[in-house]
Amino acid sequence: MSQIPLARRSPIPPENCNLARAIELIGDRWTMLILRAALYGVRRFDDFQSELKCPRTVLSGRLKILVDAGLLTKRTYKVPGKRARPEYVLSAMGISLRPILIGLTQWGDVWLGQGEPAPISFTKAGSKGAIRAAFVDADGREVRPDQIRAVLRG
Amino acid sequence: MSQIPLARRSPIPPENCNLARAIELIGDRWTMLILRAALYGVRRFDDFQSELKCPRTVLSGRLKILVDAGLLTKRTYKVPGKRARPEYVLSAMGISLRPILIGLTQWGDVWLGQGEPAPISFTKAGSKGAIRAAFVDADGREVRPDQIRAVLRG
DNA sequence: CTGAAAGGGTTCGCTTTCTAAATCCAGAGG
DNA sequence: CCTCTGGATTTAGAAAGCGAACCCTTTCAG
Repeated sequence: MSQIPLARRSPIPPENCNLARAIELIGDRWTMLILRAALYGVRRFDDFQSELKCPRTVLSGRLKILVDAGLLTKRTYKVPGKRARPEYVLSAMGISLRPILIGLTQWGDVWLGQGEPAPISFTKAGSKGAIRAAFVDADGREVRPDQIRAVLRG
Repeated sequence: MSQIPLARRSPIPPENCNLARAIELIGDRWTMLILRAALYGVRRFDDFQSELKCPRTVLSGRLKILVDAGLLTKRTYKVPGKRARPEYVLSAMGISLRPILIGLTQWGDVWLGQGEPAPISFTKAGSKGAIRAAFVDADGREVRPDQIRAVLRG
């Protein structure tokens, strides 16, 4: 359980850090719950609302932020015989968050699962064994956590 | 860019979902920024405060939550000639979030980097090429995002 | 031709949380 | 005993969250 060495400050000032920027953008309870639902296929305002049980004001505000940031695309759908309505679908930018949220799911399974088996697991298409979040080198081979080194630019 | 099929609700009710639980716990701007700093080695109250520039009330509240949840361990350190003081170090539970935050860093590098090269990158100890967050099967071989399948229990 | 329904919001007050600044507190050094 | 320092709590005003009610448009039912 290698310990992280003491530092008085982070090596990158937060205002210049892409992790900090990502946190400013999506590091919010409702925003993350919206993305969770969206990755499960939810697209419509009322579906988000009944899934999240959040105030409609908050929902419409967060959807606007996510559309402006490019994570969601607002487009129109039409069920025949019904009027056209907007729906919010994940863009490539949004979909690329999927591995992170799956990783967080598995972290939750381990630490917050209250002893129960995970209600959802992930496999490779066509095979059976579970997959997990990890690091790989350029050749797609796993790198163990203790072998990871951070390199600052410059 | 395979699209996620439409769903009216998520397959797992949020109150029973470990991802939703993880989001409730750490899905908060300041909480995530604290974890970011902690993963860079910050441990002390005033260091967190000058790193984050957040109100001290918020900081002490969030630290309490993280200690209670088991992500941080509060212990005492003592510099000779100074009085003993508490420091907040990551537990195994906290350290195991590292792959997720590194993954989020790399997501931010791609989508929020404003065209500049990433200020921090990650390599395997002893080699040069960059590593990246990904999924692997039981044998440590990479599984591409489009090959990931979710399996519900029961 | 009305009337109601459904989806997607906005408006309105109230409560909670955030924030900044000031204050407190304990122990070490002078 | 006085001050300094790190780790907080208190306080009061600003911002955000919240639930309920309302609005708007189209479509279907009578």
